[in-house]
Amino acid sequence: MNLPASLNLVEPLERQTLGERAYAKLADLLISGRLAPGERLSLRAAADVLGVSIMPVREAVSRLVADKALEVTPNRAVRVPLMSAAQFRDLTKVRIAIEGHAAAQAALHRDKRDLVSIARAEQAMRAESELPTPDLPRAVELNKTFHFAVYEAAHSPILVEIIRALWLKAGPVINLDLRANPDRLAKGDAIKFHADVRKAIAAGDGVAALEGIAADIRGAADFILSRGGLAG
Amino acid sequence: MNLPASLNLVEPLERQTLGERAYAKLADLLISGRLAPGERLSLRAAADVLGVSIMPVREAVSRLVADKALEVTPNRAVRVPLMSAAQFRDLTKVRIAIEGHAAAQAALHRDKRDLVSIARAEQAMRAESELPTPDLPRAVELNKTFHFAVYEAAHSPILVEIIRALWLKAGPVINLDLRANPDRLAKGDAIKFHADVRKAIAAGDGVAALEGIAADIRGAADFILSRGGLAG
DNA sequence: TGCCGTGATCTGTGATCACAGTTAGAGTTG
DNA sequence: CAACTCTAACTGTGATCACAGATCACGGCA
Repeated sequence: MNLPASLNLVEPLERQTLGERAYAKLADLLISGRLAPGERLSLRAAADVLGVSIMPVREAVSRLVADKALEVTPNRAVRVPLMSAAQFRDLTKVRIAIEGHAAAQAALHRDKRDLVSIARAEQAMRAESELPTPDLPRAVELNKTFHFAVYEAAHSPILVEIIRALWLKAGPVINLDLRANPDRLAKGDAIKFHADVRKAIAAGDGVAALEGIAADIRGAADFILSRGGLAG
Repeated sequence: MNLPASLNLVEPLERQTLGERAYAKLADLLISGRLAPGERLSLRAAADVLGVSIMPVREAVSRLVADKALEVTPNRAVRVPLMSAAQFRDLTKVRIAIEGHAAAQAALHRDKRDLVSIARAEQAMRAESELPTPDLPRAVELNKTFHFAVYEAAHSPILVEIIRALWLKAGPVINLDLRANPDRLAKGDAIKFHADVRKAIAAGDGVAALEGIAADIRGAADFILSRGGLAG
């Protein structure tokens, strides 16, 4: 095998199946809260929108059902699960435990590049939220970017994957709400907690990083619960 | 709606799709370590064995791929992922953090019924392991029963689900090894740790429960790592 | 006017077919 | 006898069809 040296640099192009792309699309809709709890999803309709047959959609949906990010009711209908207040509290507790742990690990294991991407993500979100009329969908996206910059800094792929699955469940509840209520963003709590987290991680203070993330998650959750819009 | 009173007792019969049954079968094979890392799995062959078409198998496999309990290589082959020592260490760290947390929560929130099922599971596994020639597959199953009796006592469905996904990944490595090496079971470490965990949970001592689970997980992991059979 | 049966239309599930890409092994060549 | 080539069988992916069950709106009966 004699190849031109330049070919050594090419990385094998990742083949993405239609199923994976459909999964990515649907997962994004869920995390960003554009699919509301209780909303139904038709395989055929989704396939039409995506311009493919229902097969790739079936695969994507069956993955999301496995993650409990979607559910198929006994009546054969796929929908975003309705979450009771009790379930939401459970989810919030688990998120605080796991995402807090990840933040603490990040404070212990972060390297320079992590600090850069965390700082950049924090700055981007603060800039957006301080605009006179922030773009809410964009703010949701930037919030996600910041959090995952933190979690990536823990250097534990498995942990990140678990947290991604948690966000898939929490997204419809949390981000749907945020889209509808700019107030929470304007209040600026998240911005403050994010700054605390960034400083703690930079300082290598695991406990403070954990507490910052916990406060951020708990703040959003309390806000949702206080509005009382969840199922019985 | 006037119905005979006796009809009030009937519970809606759960419909289980073939896909779900296929998933359960394959997941069991993985958790119990009957599918070894690197082993390939053909959709059509599996479908033949299960006596169905490949469609239900496809759904089951795509779920397991989403969980990273299986992977499909760039060459279009489904197999149990090979785990490097580094990945296994990461998995072990995450398991200790999350399963330890669950055990601690169990110590704080357990009720009487939890204590009964934990005690029963512990007793069953000790009995099996103290036999002159323990049935290893059965011991693997009883070990799983004990651990999940503990985790269920945390009363957090989401946490249990996350741990189940972790076991799906760890099963092939840990339990394949245990099947091949009775030594570890004979050594009796697990039995001792299980007793510690049970006592800690009964006493409501979260820290001790966490440490017991951590010791159990770490003990098995160290054993595996010392044998050096993992991929580079 | 209120209720119930009924059928058209939709749902997800499962099977089957088609296809491009891979693998393995037999056959051939040096 | 080793290495190469080519082909036949097999891989997962995607599309299409078939089907049982659920939904909902329309129409007829009380």
